[in-house]
Amino acid sequence: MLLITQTTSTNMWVSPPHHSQGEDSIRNHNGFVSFIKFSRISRLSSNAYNSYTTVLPSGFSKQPINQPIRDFNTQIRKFCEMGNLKMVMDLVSNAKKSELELATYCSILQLCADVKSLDDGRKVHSIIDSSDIGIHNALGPKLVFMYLSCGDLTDGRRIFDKIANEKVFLWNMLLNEYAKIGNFEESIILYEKMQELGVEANSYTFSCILKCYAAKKSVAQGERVHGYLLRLGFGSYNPVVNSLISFYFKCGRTDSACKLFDKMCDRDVITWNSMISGYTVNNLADKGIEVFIDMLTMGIRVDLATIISVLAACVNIGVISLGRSLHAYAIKAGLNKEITVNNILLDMYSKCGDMDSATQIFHNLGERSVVSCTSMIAGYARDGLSDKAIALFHEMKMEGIKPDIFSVTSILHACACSGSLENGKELHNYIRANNMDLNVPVSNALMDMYAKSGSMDDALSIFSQMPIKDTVSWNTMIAGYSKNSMPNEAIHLFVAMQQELKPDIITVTCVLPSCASLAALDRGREVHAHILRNGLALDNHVSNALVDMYVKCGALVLARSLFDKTPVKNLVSWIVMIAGYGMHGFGREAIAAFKEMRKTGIVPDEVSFISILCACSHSGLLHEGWRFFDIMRNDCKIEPKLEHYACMVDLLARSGKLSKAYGFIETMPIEPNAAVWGALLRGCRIHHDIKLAEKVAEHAFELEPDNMGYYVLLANIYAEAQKWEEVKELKERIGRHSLRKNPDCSWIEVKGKHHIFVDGVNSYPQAKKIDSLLKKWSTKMKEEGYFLRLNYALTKGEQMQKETTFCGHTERLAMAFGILSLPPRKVIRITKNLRVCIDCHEVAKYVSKMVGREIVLRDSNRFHQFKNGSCSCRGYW
DNA sequence: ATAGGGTTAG
Repeated sequence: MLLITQTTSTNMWVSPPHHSQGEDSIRNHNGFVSFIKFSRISRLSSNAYNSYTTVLPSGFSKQPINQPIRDFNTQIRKFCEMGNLKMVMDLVSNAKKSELELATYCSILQLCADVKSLDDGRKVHSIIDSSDIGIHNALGPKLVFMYLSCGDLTDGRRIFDKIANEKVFLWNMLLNEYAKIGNFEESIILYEKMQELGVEANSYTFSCILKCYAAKKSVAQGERVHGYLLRLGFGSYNPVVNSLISFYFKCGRTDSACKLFDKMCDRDVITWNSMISGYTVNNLADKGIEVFIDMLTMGIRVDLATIISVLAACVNIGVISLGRSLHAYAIKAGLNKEITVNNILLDMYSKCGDMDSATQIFHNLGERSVVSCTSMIAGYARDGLSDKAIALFHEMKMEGIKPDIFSVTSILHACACSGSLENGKELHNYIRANNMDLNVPVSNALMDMYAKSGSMDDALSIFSQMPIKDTVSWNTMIAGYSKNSMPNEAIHLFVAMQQELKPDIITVTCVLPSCASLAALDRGREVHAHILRNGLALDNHVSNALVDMYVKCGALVLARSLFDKTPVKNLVSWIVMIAGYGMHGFGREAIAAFKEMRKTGIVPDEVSFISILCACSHSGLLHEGWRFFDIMRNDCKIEPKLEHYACMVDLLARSGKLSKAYGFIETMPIEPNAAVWGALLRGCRIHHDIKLAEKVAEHAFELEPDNMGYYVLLANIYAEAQKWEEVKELKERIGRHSLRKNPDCSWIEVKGKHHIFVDGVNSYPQAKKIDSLLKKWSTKMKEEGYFLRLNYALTKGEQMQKETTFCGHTERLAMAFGILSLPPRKVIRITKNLRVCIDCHEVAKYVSKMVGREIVLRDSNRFHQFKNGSCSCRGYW
């Protein structure tokens, strides 16, 4: 009775724990307790009764005006109690709208919610809408409840916003639904709105809002909730304190979590379990296992979640032995029939690489759940067995197991790995049809699938339609653009992201290759600054990507000093540095680095040999190249690939050993590709061997008939030998193919902005100034006796110029633009999409001397550093 | 009627 009197006090509903129990007790006084406890149908009846009694004026129900209508409503409610929705719907659809009472609608909606029948719920809603009963009564909240229970958050919210709401229950439910789909922001906004409106939060609210703040890593806000709930007296109510513990763990505040745990006097099994899983997510799984041992020694009841948490700890440490003993423990404890235990055991084995044990558990399962199937699918996907994953997905659907967001993301991952766009698109339809596309991880997985299948347009359309994006969403798009050679888009998105979210380790490692590919040094420096500000530099992937970026932006010294600071150098770190030296023409340094790497005990792989052989070829180190080729084959037992052969052919051909190179190609155990022949063809150009060039070129043409580069090369070889008739014939031959060549373009970064010069586009910034500067150079160069092949070609015929060299000379425009725009003494850094043209190379040499500036040009093959009239490539390009 | 720990995903 004390409880009843308390109901008059407004404070009563916020002071736990007695309160939640109090609510039940009050209902118990209504005499429903035994029904509530024992049957779902009784629960339905109690709900119907509650609505019925609350809405009708007292006395009204006992004096029906119209007996048939009364009986009709009673009949429908009877079927509701029995859970016979089909019968209910039949009666409803045959009824006149005016015959249905409020309480009847409430019962039907409750039943729809209970059996999660959205279709019927919608039908009832439309009947309500077309009647004049209105929703500004008990029906409004009931409708919201129905929609939310049936998983239709959109419609639930729409009605929620229409009706006045001071009932905390509905707010909590809405908060939870948003949290479930990962829209924590909306939950937080709703929570703030609750406070504005004076809707007082209860323990349910706090549990949910703490989960949201944990997900957003909003430590300060969570701490504020902590203070608030203490003031309201929830400080020793287990559901709330347990929520606080997991909040602190999820935010990485292990200390705060432990402090709460230590102070608790009435820990329950959930508290203990929270400690074990909390330690695990903070990569302190060993401490979690200690907690488990404490539990055992203190004789605390262990439950299913405990075993599962400890197994998760095992997965985290990767100690399969401990997992196996827990497996044995679970069998002894009779828990091996529990599907959840089997699921995590299955997952543990699959994550620890023991797919056989995983499969064995899977096949011995009495009953498969969506989780078991998903674990297997994920395991198959991890092993690259996409077909098996997809087959299992269809199999589970056939078995009647409804895929959830986890299975859908897993299977999308499998599609992404195998690039099976068709399966992926089919899944996309399934996801739309099942309203899963509001879920953030699902959308992320979809974007990833499209990105990995090369369809960035589809990925973008999902991305731009996502109301909520998390870090993974942005990272997926940025990575997609980077990997699909759309560096501008990647960088653009990286910039946009910073308005919304903080880039993490993944973001920076994804965007750095884009900076590298554009040679966007200023942008790369900004990313570097972000890395330093946020302490991301210690990560190995990050530091390797940074070194690579600086290398490819031409800042080799900076790259080396960063490389030296990398605390743990792995194989990739070394490869980046060796390749870096190589493309800058520092063959000796590359070799030194290679030796250094071997001294540290790192075993080179085939990629490291590509980088060292390329380094040798860029520096013309023939003997050294051969030595590495032998080491690779004989010492490291690595079978050479096409890339290795191409390097060797390049080395031989450049040094004039053309016939040896030809013989080398003929004895290759694998079929040579166009690149291998192309290397020899370039050698033929250097050494003016037209006869061999013609023979070699035919191989290249045959293997890559659409590649313009090889025709251009041969045309230039003819032009340089003044064989104009052959040039003409070749031109005719080219004309028969419908070849499209990448337009020649060069770009330069000035104050963080890219200025691009494209062949054939005659409008560019400062055009007049650039043209007159180029003219000035040309005159002066002639005076000083520079010999330009371009001019030579021109004397034979005005029209020959472009057709023979096939160069738009855009690098020359960029060079002039740089000198006009950059402050004195600043290095002119130009990037070009094709190989540099011979004449522009000459111009650059000359300009570097004349204006006393250093010019760094990165072409599609390597770096050229022009200084005081000479180039670092020494002709090796 | 909604919540706190545990399995599956990006």
